[in-house]
Amino acid sequence: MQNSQSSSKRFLDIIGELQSLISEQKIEYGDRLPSERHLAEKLQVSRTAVREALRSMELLGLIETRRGEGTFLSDFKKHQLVEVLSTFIMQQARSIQDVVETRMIHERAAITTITENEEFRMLPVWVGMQSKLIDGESVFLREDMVRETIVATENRLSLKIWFLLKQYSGVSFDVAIEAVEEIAIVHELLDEMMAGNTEKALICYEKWMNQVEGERREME
Amino acid sequence: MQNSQSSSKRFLDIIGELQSLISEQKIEYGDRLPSERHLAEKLQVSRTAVREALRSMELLGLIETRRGEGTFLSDFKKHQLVEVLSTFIMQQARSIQDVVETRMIHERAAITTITENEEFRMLPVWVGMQSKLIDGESVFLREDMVRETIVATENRLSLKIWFLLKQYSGVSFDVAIEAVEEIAIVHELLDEMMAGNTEKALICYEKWMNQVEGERREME
DNA sequence: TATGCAGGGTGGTCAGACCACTCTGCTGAA
DNA sequence: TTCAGCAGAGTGGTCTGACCACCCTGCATA
Repeated sequence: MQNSQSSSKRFLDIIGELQSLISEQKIEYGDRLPSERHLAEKLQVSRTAVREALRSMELLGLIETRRGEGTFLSDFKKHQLVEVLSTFIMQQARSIQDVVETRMIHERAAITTITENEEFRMLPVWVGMQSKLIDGESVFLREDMVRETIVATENRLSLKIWFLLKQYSGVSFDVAIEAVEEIAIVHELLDEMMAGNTEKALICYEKWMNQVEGERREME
Repeated sequence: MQNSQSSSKRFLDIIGELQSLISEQKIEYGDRLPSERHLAEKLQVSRTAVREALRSMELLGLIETRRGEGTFLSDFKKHQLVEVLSTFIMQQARSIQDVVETRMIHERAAITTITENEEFRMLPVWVGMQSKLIDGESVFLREDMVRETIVATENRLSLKIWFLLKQYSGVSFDVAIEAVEEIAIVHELLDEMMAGNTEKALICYEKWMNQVEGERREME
């Protein structure tokens, strides 16, 4: 229990013990963990040390704490990891250009994935979007279009990253697709996607983004 | 300063304030942060609270602490994070799959960018890698190949994200390219890249990754 | 001049206290 | 009997002050 081997950090040990505890007692997502005081006693350390370990895990989104109630094992899907890291990464990102380019990497990848997979191509979403685009009744945002594309690929991590990049890229995505030309481009993009023409779909996408980018420059 | 708005967690606020401090005072990687006691006084919170925030950041590998010396801002290369998270993530097959797929998104994008841009294609790195590959004298790791590709695109953000994903994807990338078949594939990949054949280059890449993945499965 | 020691600063850990909050079960009034 | 309301126990959130182990530096001594 002592730090005989020096190097190992106490709070890391505690995290390890918590992991064992969780698997031993078969604690599942949503279940409650023993209270901080009980854990401290059980692991023979102070409550302070337990808390440091728990806070670390909380930052990662591995657990969730509710005052007055307790500590709960939470679903990994809600991990804050990506958010936290993004702040630091963004600080280092030289230019906004990198952010935009990286965002587009994820968008192109999503389009490609869908176009090259018949199951994804046949999803009813695409047709639904096209009619929404045309009828002009409901509002249809740019980011709706892109988001749905990434959602369809079922890659949650990519979606998460995209969402963050979107916020940093300074492009106005929460804008309705209204202009006739823009509707035409997006409509065609959907057509090509459903037809499975990866190259053409990507060309449409590029055309669309160029237009959006041009718009942004005018704003300045 | 009080938790007037309730919801926000104290230690998250502190992490935020630390981030501000770091950017304001232009603390760079390797530099020392103010001591825990000073931070506590500066932020008007207890040392306990500061420590909880610092331990969280340490788990993420954002900082490094050395007893008797201080706390240092570090590059996220050494994160215990990976081990901790992997234990939790690995149980969710979907998650690890997302990580791998997202990593490959960045890799494919880099290959495409280079192949489609003459300036990048003509870089001397590629030929240099090929000879390194053949002469067999110097060690040439898998991750060297991929990393150089992304480095060449000059997108630092993508590189940073890739770096993180690499470590979570559970693929052995720090392995030398030695097998005859593997050398052949990578060599061909470089050929196609330099020739500007995007499609063929991507096919080579896919072949390579399939092989690597197959290897990983055998290990289990 | 060179050695060695003491002191101050740092992170690491702990015990104990209080606060704010949630839940539960008991009590007393309708 | 029923139900509203309150008290208490349990939980996380925060703080204080203390001590330890360790590192560095500068001063005093050999």
